[in-house]
Amino acid sequence: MTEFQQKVYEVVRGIKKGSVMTYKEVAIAAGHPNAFRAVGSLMKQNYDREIPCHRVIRSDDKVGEYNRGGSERKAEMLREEGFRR
DNA sequence: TAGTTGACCGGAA
DNA sequence: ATTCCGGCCAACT
Repeated sequence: MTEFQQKVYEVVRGIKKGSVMTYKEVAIAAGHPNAFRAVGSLMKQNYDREIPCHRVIRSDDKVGEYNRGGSERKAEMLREEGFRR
């Protein structure tokens, strides 16, 4: 468990309902401004419900992918929480 | 140990 | 505006 990893989890875990962060923002918050790719890698490896990985989206305002085999479900969850588009 | 891949980003065509 | 290309980090083979 690297500090980068635990930091990322901590940040994602702290995302409030109705709020969303981009992978880059999370990477920056974790202290690795250019490790936004690694963030996604960790998310896909992590299946813990304590970590709302569905609150993390791309900088292009695109929802991105999601585990459990359903990027659409992720978009649906976000929409239901109040995130538009 | 080295090479390839991916839930990405930003700039260029 | 959309599509292509290179670059970066961690994990996997």
